[in-house]
Amino acid sequence: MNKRILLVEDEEHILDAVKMNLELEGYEVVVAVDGEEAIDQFRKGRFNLIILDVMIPKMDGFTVCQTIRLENTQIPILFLTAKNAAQDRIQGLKLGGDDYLTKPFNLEEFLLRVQILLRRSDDQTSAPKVSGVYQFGANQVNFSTYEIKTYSGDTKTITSREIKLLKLMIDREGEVVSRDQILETVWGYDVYPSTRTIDNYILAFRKYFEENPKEPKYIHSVRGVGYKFTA
Amino acid sequence: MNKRILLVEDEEHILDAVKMNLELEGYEVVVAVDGEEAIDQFRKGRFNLIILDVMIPKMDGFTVCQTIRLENTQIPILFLTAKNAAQDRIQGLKLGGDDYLTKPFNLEEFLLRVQILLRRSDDQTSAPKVSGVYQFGANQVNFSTYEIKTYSGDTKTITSREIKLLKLMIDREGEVVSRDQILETVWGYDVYPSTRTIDNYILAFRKYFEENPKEPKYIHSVRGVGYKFTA
DNA sequence: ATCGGTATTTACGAGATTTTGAAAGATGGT
DNA sequence: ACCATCTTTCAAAATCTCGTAAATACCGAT
Repeated sequence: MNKRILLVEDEEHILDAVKMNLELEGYEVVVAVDGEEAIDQFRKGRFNLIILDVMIPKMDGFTVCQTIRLENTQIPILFLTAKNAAQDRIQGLKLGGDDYLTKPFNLEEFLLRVQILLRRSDDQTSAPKVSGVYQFGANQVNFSTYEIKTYSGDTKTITSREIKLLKLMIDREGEVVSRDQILETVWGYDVYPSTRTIDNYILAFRKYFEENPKEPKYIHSVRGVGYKFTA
Repeated sequence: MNKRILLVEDEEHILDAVKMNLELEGYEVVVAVDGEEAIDQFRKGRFNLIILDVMIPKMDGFTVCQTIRLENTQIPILFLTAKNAAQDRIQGLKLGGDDYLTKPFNLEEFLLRVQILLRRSDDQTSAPKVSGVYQFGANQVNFSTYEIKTYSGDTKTITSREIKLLKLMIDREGEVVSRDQILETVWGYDVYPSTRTIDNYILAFRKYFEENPKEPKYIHSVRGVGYKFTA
């Protein structure tokens, strides 16, 4: 089920750009160009996030926010504004906004903040079971139950250390993670097992997930540096 | 029940000021002055929010964040930093941060953002799914009378602590509930009974509900983490 | 103070996980 | 082709965690 976003913005070129980028991320976007339309749309559709420009015609963003909050205290609201005055930011947050960005904003940061705000509605709506499952190829990892399903169809519970390392690698998909980083992140600053230990885990992962462990498709070694996961 | 905040900051005067202000707002504040201490405290105490300076000794804030995220994806993390570089902000958000503030920050805005991040932990706690009578297999639990009916047909009244734990596990059906979570929810964050204590409750449950306690069908152990209930 | 029940801790063996060392296999540079 | 270095593999050893039952602590009611 797609995330639905209500985007309220009157400047056309910004509207288009933002809409397009959100849609590229796979969100469903409904737009409104002034405060009154925003309220209408809010009442009509059910949204997971509202992105609200402060300076819009007919009814300013703060008022829109306040109105919405009378009817719904849950839905996250992200403010956009041209000004960078602290007083403005505070005003927005006080009236029930959840986050704030100043135009012109960095696109990547914007999308990240959207994603973060949407995480919340994840937690509420979908069962926790679904939220922690990751798939690649014919393999599957369930981070909340610690179960994996291998390409051969077996189901197996793996240990917490395995889960942690796997998560780190998958989080950093496509990047090389150095052994030192792995040790620091998965084992901690005060524990220094030999690097053999890591190898053993990699070995195990390859047995679980690779049809041909000698020619890994997912878990690659990068000589002299560390390991890299690719889906 | 007070909100607990872990504050990680090495500059003493900022630390003092922030700590005081948070306490004035009624939060319980635990401080750490470097990355290693932060991880230690995170593991020890149970927190509703982590405020994390990026530039701290021994292990930078980003690494701390990543380490924490491997163990807990729920808890909100607010980054503080001196720099205002977008790249830094993005880095923080990518690694699992929830919000970002640049020093020097406006106190009021800071407190508001803290409040917003804490709203989330409110929502979670208040979601009791199971009430009344719950059945699984040939077993039955009556949460209002504290009576259980076992597979063998016996009826038994169990204690309030048992009911609480049972409810937690059943509410989280299919998920692994960590020992820490169990302690926090069933015992409270300021009580630290030994971890054997939990085992004994599990032991009792298995005797009640499992035909063959050695090979549990409902109450599974997940080594190194906790327990999982499946119907 | 004693009793009855509940809650927690202790102690330890069995079993699972993690670490290590050593040897074999790869790799890349010269 | 050779060397030095890094990676893979394996199985033994070290370590850690859990399950269990019995012992102890706690608490309210008599």
